[in-house]
Amino acid sequence: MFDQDAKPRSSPDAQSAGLGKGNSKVISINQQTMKVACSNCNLRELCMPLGLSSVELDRIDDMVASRRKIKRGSTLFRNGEKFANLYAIRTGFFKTCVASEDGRDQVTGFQMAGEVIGLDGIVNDHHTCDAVALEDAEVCVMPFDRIEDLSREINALQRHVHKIMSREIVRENGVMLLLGSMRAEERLAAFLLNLVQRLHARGFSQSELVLRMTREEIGSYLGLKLETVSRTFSRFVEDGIVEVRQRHVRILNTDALRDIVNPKVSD
Amino acid sequence: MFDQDAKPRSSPDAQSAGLGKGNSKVISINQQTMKVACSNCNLRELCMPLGLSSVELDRIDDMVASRRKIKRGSTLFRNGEKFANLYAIRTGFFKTCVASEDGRDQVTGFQMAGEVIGLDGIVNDHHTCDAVALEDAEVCVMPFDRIEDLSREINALQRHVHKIMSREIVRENGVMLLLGSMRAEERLAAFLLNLVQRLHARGFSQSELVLRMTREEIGSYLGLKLETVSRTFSRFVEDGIVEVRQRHVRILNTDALRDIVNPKVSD
DNA sequence: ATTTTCACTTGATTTGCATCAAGTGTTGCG
DNA sequence: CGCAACACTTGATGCAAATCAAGTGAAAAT
Repeated sequence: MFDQDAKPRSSPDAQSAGLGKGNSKVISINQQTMKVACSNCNLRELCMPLGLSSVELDRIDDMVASRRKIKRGSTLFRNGEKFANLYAIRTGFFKTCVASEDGRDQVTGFQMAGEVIGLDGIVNDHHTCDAVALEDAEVCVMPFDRIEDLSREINALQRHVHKIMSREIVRENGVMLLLGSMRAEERLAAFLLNLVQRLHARGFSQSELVLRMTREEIGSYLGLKLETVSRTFSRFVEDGIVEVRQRHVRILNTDALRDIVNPKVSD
Repeated sequence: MFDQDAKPRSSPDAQSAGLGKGNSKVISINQQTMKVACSNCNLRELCMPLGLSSVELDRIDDMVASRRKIKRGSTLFRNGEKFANLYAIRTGFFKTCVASEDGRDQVTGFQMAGEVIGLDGIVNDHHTCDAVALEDAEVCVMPFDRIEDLSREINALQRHVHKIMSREIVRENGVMLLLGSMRAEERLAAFLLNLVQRLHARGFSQSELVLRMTREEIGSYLGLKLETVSRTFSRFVEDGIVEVRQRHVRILNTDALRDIVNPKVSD
């Protein structure tokens, strides 16, 4: 029963694409002919144009210099590379990871359509992490000086850029809480809830998702070894909280996951 | 031998104040009479004015609406409070911490003179963490809409605000690496090196520091229990890497700390 | 079709840190 | 001064997750 249901409801692989609902038009149009423009992008409710008036929306169309396709497994940018652009993800799924000198590395985040990556590069004019596509992807390339120019003129854009950066800071605060004080079950539950919530905001199911990353990558993000991730999944399955078939996950009991993340004290 | 040397080289408690060197003038002047202005602030090489020309410097003087003193143990802002200002720390030492619903909390950072706090509040117009003074402190209150107004006019300020936010993102990436993949010794070594490096940038010793936080707060930041922090300090002392007397720490072997953080593989 | 590779699962064992517990040193207060 | 509160240290014990190891299943390569 997984086979027909595990897929998101729009197109076969739509979870990785822009939006789950209302994007049939976009998919049917040849992407080459589509204008590189925020104003007719179906991600505008999630991405850079958020909160802009239609007049402003027209003005930021030339913020996107170009589009770029990234093959699964290759990098959008790498630690040490010169910083020049922010990237808005149109389709696909990325991970960002930092490495210590002795070769350990740590996944610092997973990013999906409508999210912006590259913010790490601003401070030193060089990127300090790698962004790797976990599946074939396409991004909008936004030269940062163009963003700065435009956000001086469009207050709503300026505010939005600030919010995007602040959101990333707050997200990382949450990950620090997770890494610093949660046990394996709590971490994985929080991870699943977060993923499914973000997918839901993009029109996908609240209860089903396809993991785009390996157990090892999940483990790296959560500060766990892949075996622990696997075992924790198995325990959730045993307890009837989720169904797992490879990377297809169906959440059977969202409240149970919530209770795991925020254990109720009964005294 | 600790008693006379453990103190920073300028004034008795200067580590908590603005800068270690060259601030005798500031301390001797009655603070009430001092103009609230970045242009004559001795922290301008570290704080908001960084990278501004003298003309620009004059223009941002009214970015600071006021100063505010915070007593040790009280909060500058709290989770849930309306966001309105960023704060530049003039003197003193802060921690920021987030709490989960069930009451666990996690120190997300320690901030010292010249650093800016409050960035977490931008995204939702409410703060999502607490900022607590670890000793009597004074901050410059900078209304965020004033920052936005000014940074539309002064490119260097706009750039600087972006850099401050990006720096925080990169810092948190580093903490995630620490929490996700390092052992207790590595975490504490990295913590000490980071603290002493930031203090050094403010004119203090490269090898001596006074901890402004408890073992428990260090532990929370590093994802360890206070007993583990204490034991790890003891091990460093045994190994002759540091001297510790309560909150006074002298680093005897910086390279050893570096080696602990980045263990050399010998194969 | 067969082999190789990779992702994942599961079991046995080890270990680093947490927890529980008892104590010392320091600071502040009536 | 003596007492209480707090921060810290140190020891004994327990446990969650890491490590080591073997095997399964799916996908890619030959």
